[in-house]
Amino acid sequence: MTTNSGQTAEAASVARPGKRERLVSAACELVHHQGVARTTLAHIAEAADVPVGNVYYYFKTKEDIIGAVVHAHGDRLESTLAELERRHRSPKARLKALMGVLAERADSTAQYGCPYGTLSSELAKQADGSHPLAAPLMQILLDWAEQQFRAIGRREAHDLAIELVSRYEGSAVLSNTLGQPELMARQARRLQRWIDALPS
Amino acid sequence: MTTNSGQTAEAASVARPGKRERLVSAACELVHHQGVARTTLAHIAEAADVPVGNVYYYFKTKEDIIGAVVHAHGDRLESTLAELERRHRSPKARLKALMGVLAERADSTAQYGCPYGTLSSELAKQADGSHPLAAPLMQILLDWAEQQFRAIGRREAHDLAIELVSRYEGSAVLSNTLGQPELMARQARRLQRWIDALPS
DNA sequence: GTCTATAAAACGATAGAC
DNA sequence: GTCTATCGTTTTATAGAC
Repeated sequence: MTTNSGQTAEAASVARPGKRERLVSAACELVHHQGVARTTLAHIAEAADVPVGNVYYYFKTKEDIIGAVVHAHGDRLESTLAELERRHRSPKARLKALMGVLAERADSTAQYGCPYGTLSSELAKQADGSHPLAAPLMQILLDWAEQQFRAIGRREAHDLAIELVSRYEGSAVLSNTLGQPELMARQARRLQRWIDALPS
Repeated sequence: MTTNSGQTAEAASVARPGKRERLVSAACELVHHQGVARTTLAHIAEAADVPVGNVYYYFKTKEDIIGAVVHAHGDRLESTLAELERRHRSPKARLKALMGVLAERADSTAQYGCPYGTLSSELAKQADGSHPLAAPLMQILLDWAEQQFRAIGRREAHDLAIELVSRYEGSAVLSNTLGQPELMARQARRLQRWIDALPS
């Protein structure tokens, strides 16, 4: 959004995404797999097939790229949640479907952790005074869950949303630490039963 | 344990802990606050009041110091759990007391995250093929909780232990990400009520 | 707009005097 | 055992040619 050429009409011969998009996409994956600290600009540039020095034409600093990564995650998460709303009418079905989506990523989560959680945790340790750059990411998930619980008719929708997201994030930490994908999948199923058993 | 002089009889004038202990202690705090990647050997040495180059007399590599940090956390956690067992007879009281201990650290957790969880998450991203160096740390907590749930007479003690630790770790991630100590404290109280309500 | 070459700083680790 | 000085590498970032 800050600096980009006219990407409206595809100019290149191959229909490959623009360099900026390729950089952000590569950064998303590398940051998820290696963490922010271990991901160098050289890695990102190589993965995106862009010359190293050229990265600074699109992003002024490494922090800017990480910001773009957070933003991209936010967009993807919002579109995922929007699709869940289209696909399922009842709030319970939507929440259970969300658990299903997260369970599908059990293998990736066991290997690299939750993309939002690990990113948030790492960014929270950066430059003490800094703002929690990744907080909005977690807030999207919390707000959506709270909205569903409220639609069920629960007064403590806020607490329930925190409990749901907590249990998911905690399962991701454990699953990742112990290297056990089944742990995440199993907890997701327990959460689905928990949602089912909620008095509506 | 690897390399140390005769620390049995205090030789120094002031009764200050040995250099190795000071280094590990400083590393524990700095790693918790800044993460492994951002904590440099220079930081650790300065905080421990030990000359930079001298660190390598006590630890062959930075990875070795992190290993010592994990080990120190493990020792401290085990002694905390042992004290909980001495102080409380019933398993439910022990589990609730553990939640109390964790709730007391809400401020620190909101600022820096759970010491075990954030360390585990960061180490899980290091050198893909490497073993989960911090897994034993989480396992200590899981095993102890499972033991308590089994003493209550619950068959699904394993699942309950995972749920308990998951909810704690998840609350820590959220509390840290959003910068809200009350979130952690509130979830700890919810967990205490959950333990109370368990059929025994 | 795109890319190469390189500056500048930070960090882990070592050599060797005391 | 203790400490200083420093090497070699990595990494962010910039200058400037095309």
